[in-house]
Amino acid sequence: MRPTIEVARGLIGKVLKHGDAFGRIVETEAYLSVDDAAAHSANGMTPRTRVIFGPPGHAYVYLVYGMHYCLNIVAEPEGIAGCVLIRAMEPLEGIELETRGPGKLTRALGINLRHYGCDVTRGPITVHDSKDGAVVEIAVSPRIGIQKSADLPLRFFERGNRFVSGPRFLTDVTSGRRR
DNA sequence: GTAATGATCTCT
DNA sequence: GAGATCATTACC
Repeated sequence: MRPTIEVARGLIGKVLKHGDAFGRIVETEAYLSVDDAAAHSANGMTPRTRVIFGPPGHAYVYLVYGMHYCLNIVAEPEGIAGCVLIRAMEPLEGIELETRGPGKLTRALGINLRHYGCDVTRGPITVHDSKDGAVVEIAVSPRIGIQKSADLPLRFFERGNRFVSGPRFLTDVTSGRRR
């Protein structure tokens, strides 16, 4: 089984919270344990990637391009790599900055390397079910900003939500109409 | 030790 | 389309 994909899908619509700030996750990407050259864990365990091989529900935070932090949640059982990048969320409360895009999201929530490895069921970063049981329509597309394994359809987002970074509709190849 | 490489964002 | 900016990694 590949829980990572299920987790990536399942996180859409969930509430992500840090301190008094929280929002609704609207965009995620899955990074798999096998056949995924884009995953940081693709070349085995290193000091940075060790948490990805640990138990699920923990935060994998790293610095990209020397200036932005990205937040991931470990998805697979201990011993197996697999995590989900949180790319964007819809602000609900306590958010003063934009949350559209992984770098902006971590900045808005105040997430940095200190949160590396923290347990998402205990805090300070936590994930909750949304109160309103609104059913969301989830669309899939290739991931954004990667060079390797760029074709894999592992990006999940709430269709049409304006806080999604990048395309928030799918475009029909033949008709050119957006879906 | 040294050098190459980014799962981004902002500005031009 | 380019630059900012630095932790991490691979390779000497």
